[in-house]
Amino acid sequence: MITIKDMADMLGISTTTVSNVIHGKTSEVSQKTVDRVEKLLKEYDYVPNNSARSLSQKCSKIIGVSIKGRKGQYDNIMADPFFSVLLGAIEAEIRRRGYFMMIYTSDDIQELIRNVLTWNVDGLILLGILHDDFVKIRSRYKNPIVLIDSYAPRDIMNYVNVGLEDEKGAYEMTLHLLERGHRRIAFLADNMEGVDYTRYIGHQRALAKYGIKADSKDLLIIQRGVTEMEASMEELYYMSRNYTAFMCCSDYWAVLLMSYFSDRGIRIPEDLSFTGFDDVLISRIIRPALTTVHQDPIRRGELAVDTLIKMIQGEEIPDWDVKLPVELVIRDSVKRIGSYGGCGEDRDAGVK
Amino acid sequence: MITIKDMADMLGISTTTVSNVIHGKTSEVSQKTVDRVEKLLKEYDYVPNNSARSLSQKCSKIIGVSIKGRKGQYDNIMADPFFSVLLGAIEAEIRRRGYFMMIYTSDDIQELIRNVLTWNVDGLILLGILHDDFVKIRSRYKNPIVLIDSYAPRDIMNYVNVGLEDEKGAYEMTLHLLERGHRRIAFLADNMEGVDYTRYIGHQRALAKYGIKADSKDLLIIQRGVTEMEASMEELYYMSRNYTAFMCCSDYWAVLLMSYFSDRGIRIPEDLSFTGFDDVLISRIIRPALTTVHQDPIRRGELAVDTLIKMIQGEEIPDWDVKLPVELVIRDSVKRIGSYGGCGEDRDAGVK
DNA sequence: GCCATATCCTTAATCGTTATCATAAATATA
DNA sequence: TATATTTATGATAACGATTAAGGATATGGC
Repeated sequence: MITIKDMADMLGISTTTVSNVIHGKTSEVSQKTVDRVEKLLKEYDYVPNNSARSLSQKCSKIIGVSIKGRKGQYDNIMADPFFSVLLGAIEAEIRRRGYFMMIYTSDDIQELIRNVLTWNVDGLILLGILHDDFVKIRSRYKNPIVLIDSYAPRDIMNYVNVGLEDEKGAYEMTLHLLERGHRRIAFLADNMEGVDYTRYIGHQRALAKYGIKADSKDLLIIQRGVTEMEASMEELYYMSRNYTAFMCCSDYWAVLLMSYFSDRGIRIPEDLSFTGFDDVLISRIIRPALTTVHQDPIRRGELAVDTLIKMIQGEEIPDWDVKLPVELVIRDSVKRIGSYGGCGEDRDAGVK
Repeated sequence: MITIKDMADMLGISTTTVSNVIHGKTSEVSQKTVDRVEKLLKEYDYVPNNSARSLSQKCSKIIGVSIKGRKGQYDNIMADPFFSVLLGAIEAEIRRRGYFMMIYTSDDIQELIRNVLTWNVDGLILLGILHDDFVKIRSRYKNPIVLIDSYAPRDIMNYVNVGLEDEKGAYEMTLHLLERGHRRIAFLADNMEGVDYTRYIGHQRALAKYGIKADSKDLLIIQRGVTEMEASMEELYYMSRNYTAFMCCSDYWAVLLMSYFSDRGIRIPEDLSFTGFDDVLISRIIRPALTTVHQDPIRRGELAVDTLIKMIQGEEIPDWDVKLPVELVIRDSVKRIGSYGGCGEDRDAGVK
């Protein structure tokens, strides 16, 4: 590997001059020297040593991306197509902007912090991080942070939330279920710390519109991990007789549960209706096609990276809590029940 | 951020001593000093600066992972669940072993090479790389490389292929189709450079066993990219009338095509049978459940990382071309046709 | 009391880059 | 002509860690 010093020696000039040419500070260098240096750069296809650059400049050009990890064959976090597509979009945008991406899927927050500090990562994107963990990271790591699918208090500095109209999405979905006559609806969440909390608020608001008071026993939390997940599904199977609809906080869980349930003889949507959240590819492929809330993971990933880079470059971000639009996508997984009229008009029009 | 020098100054000792304690070379340091240093390390939660370490040691502890990129909403490479699960396994193993992962999904090989060189990446895992690109990388990058789902000539140095029994898998799958009476089988590949080539060989061998000569017009290549993909599917739809079975080189494509085709009124498997490769989660969830070739992406990812780290540490790798086992998984996407007996026994027994 | 040998620790160089400041030459200004 | 200003370039010191080589001090043997 050729270095700046090698080239400086070859041309009989100083490293400073070579460095200036590389960084386009050509106003300080004579045209003749610029040409000579550039010729050499091409000839040897010079590639800078980023460890040295990073050490000297105190910025690494690395963006760290963290996802809460899940372990096991089919419960690897990457198996959730929403996360994997989002991650792909983030990676592409980071690269396009001349940065590098390091990724962590660990549950061990101390390890994450050490990794981030050891590389002096310029900025962090945290997907679905728990509140306590976020606070821990913030206390040690001072560079900009962008949150996706989390919920954090406003008084923490130097972070931006690239979120979704979660409340609205859940509100409209619940309304849709109510309009189709469902009254016994289970709300299935991953945990109550992140977006699922906001979605539950929307859910409650829709119920309230129909004069129904949300009952905490209808709020079901799915357990993670391979064995826990199996047990969780079994339990949900037995509870399902109490409901006419399962409203899931992700397509991933909706699809898994639909498959598990129909293998056990439950007909969907005749016996039990299902809804999801995210609108991933599978949801339009499975039968019945899943009624869900659409979001655009590509746009979201790009916006997250764009915002983070702006923050790294010291720009002021006016909106610290972006809410990207969502859209109800009505397909075939929700049955019409009885002759409930509900609050009026059927809202299906114009959606596919 | 506290540095080794800071701590050395605080204790009135040299940086070397601090460094020795950190690296467990305690035989050279008195117990008293060790204790004093360790107390300080804890107190300030010292985290080493990896740029400095990397610069000085000439090894970065970074493993680069590259996947050929695909662009677009649903054709992002990460949307293929096989890749995303494999990637998750690779990341987890890299982290577990104390390394760091950098990921590239670019098609631009020159950019990949520059990224790898600029960080002085210790080793590289290349997923599904084309042959020419591999040669280009090899010519500039001298550290160990592990290949997954590629096919490379033996005379290239310092690389290992962590492959699959691709030939066998395709052979058995084709045999299965033949035994169920299929004679007009289309073979759908992504390209003919990687594993799909090997699979095609297995396909041919099975056909030959039945006295059938493979016809190159039955070898269909799927075009990538959002618009190309749509056109490609449309074309395949019209060609499908010539076949009784579509044998796909990935579950991803099989699932997409099945959905596309059944939306257009083709009944599966009554009108057209389908088979896949990989056995991803969706394949057992969709209906009809997909007959496919099972592989274990977690084990494969772990083995790839393990092998690469062994190479980085200078170990000799006895087997430069590992072939992990595959297994035929017979589900419901292949119809039995007519009364062909074929070569004899039905091979379905004992598989689920 | 002297030397050999561990034991423990330090000095100083190195990695490749960037940044600061100084210097020399060329040009402009008075 | 003397002085100020611009332009082009170089010397040197960081940045934070590792490491080879070597210097003190303590211990033990005779």
